[in-house]
Amino acid sequence: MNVLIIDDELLIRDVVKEYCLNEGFKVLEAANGIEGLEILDKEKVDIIVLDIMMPKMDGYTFFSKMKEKYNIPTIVLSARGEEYDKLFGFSIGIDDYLTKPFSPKELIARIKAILKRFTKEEIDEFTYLGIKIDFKGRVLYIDNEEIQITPKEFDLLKYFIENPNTAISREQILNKVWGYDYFGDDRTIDTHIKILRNKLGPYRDSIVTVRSIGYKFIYEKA
Amino acid sequence: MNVLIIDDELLIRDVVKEYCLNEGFKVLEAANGIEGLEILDKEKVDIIVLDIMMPKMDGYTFFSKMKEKYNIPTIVLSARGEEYDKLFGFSIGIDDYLTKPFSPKELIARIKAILKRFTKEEIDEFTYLGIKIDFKGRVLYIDNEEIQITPKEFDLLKYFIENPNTAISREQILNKVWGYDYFGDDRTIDTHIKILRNKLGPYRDSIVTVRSIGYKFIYEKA
DNA sequence: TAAAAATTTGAAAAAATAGTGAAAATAATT
DNA sequence: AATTATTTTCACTATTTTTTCAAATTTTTA
Repeated sequence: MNVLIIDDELLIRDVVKEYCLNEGFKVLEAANGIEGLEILDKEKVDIIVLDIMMPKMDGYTFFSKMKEKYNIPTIVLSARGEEYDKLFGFSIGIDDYLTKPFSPKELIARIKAILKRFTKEEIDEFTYLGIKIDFKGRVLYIDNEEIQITPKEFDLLKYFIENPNTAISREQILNKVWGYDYFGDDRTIDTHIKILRNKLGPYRDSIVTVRSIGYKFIYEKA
Repeated sequence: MNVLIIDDELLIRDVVKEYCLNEGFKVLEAANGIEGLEILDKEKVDIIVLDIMMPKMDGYTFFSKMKEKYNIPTIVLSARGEEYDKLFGFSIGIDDYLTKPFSPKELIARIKAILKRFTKEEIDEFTYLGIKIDFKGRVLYIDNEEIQITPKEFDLLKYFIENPNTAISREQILNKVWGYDYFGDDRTIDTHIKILRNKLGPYRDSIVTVRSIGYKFIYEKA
């Protein structure tokens, strides 16, 4: 796996490099966007770690140009307070971002996660009892009949299916399905669960409540 | 959770301590690496916050020695401009770093993140005699039969299992399972123990009463 | 062995929590 | 701009869980 790290600070490059090498990744370095593009033309790159604030060519510009020619998963490093709006507007398409100073181990963990996502084909169908889910088409079938399901409900169900037999707290659910920046009421989940259960029909008991914690999706392996 | 903070500046230690205590972490302090190692020999430490520039024994030396004997997650505090090469040559193994001056809130957030990562690798199943516990799903099985268990009972049982063969006082139990802000009656525990014992069925004697102290979970290693 | 101290236990009161329906607020479509 | 769909809030109830308390039992002490 080849990791391209683009940052004008030697210090940052070194620390990322050190950790990447330790994981058995090959490392390529660039001090700015221009150098970065040059490397892309010459070398095979599997993942990019990209700083935003750089001389010569900044991260935004680099990213757009990279997207035109390649489609390489990218993790952005941004300093705290660094033009959040712009970052966010542009963030469509980035795969992850970390604020500086960041934890090296966290970066590695995220690199791994992204590589896994890109190399492993995600299953696009799930079947259990009479529950069938088409992830790609975002359709739910109960006993082979299509059931209308809203986006939130679908995401929620998906999250449960991805974490079977695990008691998941309301907070976790909120964080993962609604996003870390959501500050609404816990009990909203309950209402969604209610609806979801109704839509699951005969299989409503697959979602079990775990008192004082949250809920759990029961999946009994054959 | 025990946090060991190693820094020669009293001021820094105090600030970190203040915030840690506020989070319910226990704090241990050392003014240099030598003191730090001494504490490690005596106390259980879950995470280390380590300054680099210190008299007597600096952070690098401390870190290497610590790694030889223990493997405790470590966050490094470094002043900007502080021998970067050395810092990052050595950085393999540190879990995070912050440059001074740092935000205490950020430090706390990072401590939490790391602790989470480390405790995440905890086992999610416990088996002993006919007692089986699925921590992830929060389920108790006795002789392979699922037994209904309430949240408090589960937390209590979990606490016992995490501290086997240890006489635990009612006060300790109250603090850890009920939380430090609980001001109810001691005797409440007795009632929960009663119920727990009943649910443990044939293995009710695994919870032994330690007169005038509290209770103890017996776990005889094979 | 009797008195004192501590624990066990059962039953009932108190508190916490989740299920639910309906309405309000938001967002998406027409 | 109006309509429709989705999401969120909220209050009320039913249920479960937790706590309290006093009598019964056990253990320790004098």
